[in-house]
Amino acid sequence: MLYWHYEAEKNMKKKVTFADLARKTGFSKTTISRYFNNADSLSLETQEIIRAAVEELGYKENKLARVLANGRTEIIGVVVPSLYMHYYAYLLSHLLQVGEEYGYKFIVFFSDEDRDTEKKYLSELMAYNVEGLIMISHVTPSKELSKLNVPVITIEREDQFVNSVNANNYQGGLMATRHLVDIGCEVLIHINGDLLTTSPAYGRIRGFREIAEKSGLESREYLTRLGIKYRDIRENMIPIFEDIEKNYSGKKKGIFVSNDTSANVLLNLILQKYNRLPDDYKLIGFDDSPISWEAVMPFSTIRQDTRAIAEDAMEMLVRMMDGRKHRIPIISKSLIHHVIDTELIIRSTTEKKENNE
Amino acid sequence: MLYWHYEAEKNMKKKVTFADLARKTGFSKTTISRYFNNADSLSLETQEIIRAAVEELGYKENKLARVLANGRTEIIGVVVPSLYMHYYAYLLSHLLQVGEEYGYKFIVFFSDEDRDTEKKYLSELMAYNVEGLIMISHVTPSKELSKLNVPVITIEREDQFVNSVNANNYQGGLMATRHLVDIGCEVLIHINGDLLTTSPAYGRIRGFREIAEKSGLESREYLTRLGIKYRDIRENMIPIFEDIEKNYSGKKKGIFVSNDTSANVLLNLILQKYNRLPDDYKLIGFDDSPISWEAVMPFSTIRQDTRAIAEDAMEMLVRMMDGRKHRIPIISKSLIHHVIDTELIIRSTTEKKENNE
DNA sequence: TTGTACGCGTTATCAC
DNA sequence: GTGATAACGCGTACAA
Repeated sequence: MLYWHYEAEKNMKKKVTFADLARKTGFSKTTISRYFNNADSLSLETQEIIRAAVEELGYKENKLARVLANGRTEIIGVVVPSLYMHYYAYLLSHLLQVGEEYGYKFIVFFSDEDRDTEKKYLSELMAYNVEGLIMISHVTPSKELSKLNVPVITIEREDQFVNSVNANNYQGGLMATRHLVDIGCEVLIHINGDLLTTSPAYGRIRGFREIAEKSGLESREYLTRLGIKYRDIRENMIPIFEDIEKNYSGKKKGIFVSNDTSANVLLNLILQKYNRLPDDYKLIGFDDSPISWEAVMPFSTIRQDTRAIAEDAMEMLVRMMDGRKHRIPIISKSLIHHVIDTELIIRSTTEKKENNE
Repeated sequence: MLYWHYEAEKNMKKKVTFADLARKTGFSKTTISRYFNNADSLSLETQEIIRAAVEELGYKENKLARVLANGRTEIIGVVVPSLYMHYYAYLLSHLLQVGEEYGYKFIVFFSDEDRDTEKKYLSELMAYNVEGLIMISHVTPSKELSKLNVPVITIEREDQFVNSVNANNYQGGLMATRHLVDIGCEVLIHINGDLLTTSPAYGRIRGFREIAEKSGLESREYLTRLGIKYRDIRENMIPIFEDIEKNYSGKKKGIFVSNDTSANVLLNLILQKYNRLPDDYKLIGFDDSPISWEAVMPFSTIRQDTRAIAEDAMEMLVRMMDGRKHRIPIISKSLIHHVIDTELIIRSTTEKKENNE
């Protein structure tokens, strides 16, 4: 019941510390510390002596001790809903990439779950003295996050009481819908979940609604929970598809679906029924997830620039964390909500064929 | 240039420590410590007094100080290649989930990169005194990992000198190929990267080869680097597809593709050319990635049980970490390589239509 | 059941 | 340039 193989048992010896280096070189621990934090303040000779000792003894830095002494963990906490939605996977991946460039490490939690579990995660993070927090999960209200006494940034979730970075969902909704109008659709249809108006993604609905009204065209919203798993989404999409088939047959339909995963489900239903995309179906998704271009028929979508979102979030968080280090923390009383532009990506599902400009 | 909003500035006061609790209650710091680690050793009365003080002062535990004193960080380091391949995203997600059940937290690094960068990540992790390491990234040779003086588990990568958990790739290769034989294919084709024989995934090639030889059927291997991005894979897949079209037209082809992302690319090429899957094309992928069932035509594949892999890896790692805590670390000199079964998933791309049993 | 004293490995402060 | 010493917050012998 004991399973640890490793190369050299002799490595098991205790770790080398500043004290060891001090003893070896004849300098004090203070000088050793300076060697690592402010080498220039030492004579070249001294530096060389210590360098040699570090190498010979095989010293490895101990961040924990440093943290206890100076308080800087260089750790950021992240709570993500899950990686089942590609969007989150990309976002996380970019966040870590950018964060590492700033020299931060990340303790990551996944939390699809209830508020209590997430609360536990949050206090764990606080116990490790994380310097900042990035919240993508949406189960904990921003009001509570704001009480956490640590810099917090949220991304694409309710953000009433905290700083945040979000995609310009409204703009995306406008662009998607306007595009459907532009290519000559006669009926505008929007499929989305039953979102709260405080959710940033609700902007997609507002955008759709605004253009739909302005256009004067017939329009329809299907706002009902679709789910996040393929099966569930399919289950819920079938009746919607049937309803569309029944009520809008013959008319040129422009359908804007809330996200690419769901858009792909609908596209599959259409293709499986007709074996091709009929001319009276125009489809656009949201996110620019891989599925939008990996499908047999790559479909139009609104691109979220996750890289830009990650960069913006990190930059903002770093400022907040830096501000905190001053003797008197610099604090902005006004909240900051950054909004990152989206982009219209036109693919084969919304190309106009028989229409002229 | 100062961006930190938070609810209550008064929270900014210094953190409550054991010393504060001791002062407040009149007990010693030791007693406070016992309250958290071994409450039963205190009188109920004492417990209650301390509990009240904890609540009143709003004490929050400080793991870092505890770690410095007792050495247990409860942190595991993970290095993942990227989240661009769904497989890794799922694996990571399961690892964190299982690890949290054991009470561990994870510092996560993504590393597509060179060995030097990864080396830096590894020493960062060591500097934080992580208790264990899970390596999924494959750029650092296992020989080096074994020298790290910390329990290490690798997953689906070269593992000559460390303990590991892998899917039964060989079994998967056998099953996929045998299935193609069973449904009456006349030519067996395998598409894969130019893998090293030390890579666990090479087992897929071995499995294919074995059945191909036994069957006596005509067979062909396309072993060349495909890439991990859709575009690249498509670029590389086109000539292969053309070659297959040219050389094996008219014959019933059973094609086993190394992973679902690539299989989907090939399926798209076929569907885009024929607008349906011709009867003489039988296709099977590997991994059971979402794309395998989210495609218009869900395709057959070999399922990797990432949940089981994650559980097994964590269980093994926990044992190694526990063994290490004994006064004399318990160490197994023999390496352990666990292998997790795979499963054949039959979908529409390998159904036999015109054949009888 | 409770307390004393020291250690964990580094940084900060002040002195020389 | 360099050093002594006191933190940092908690765990743990050992003692009472």
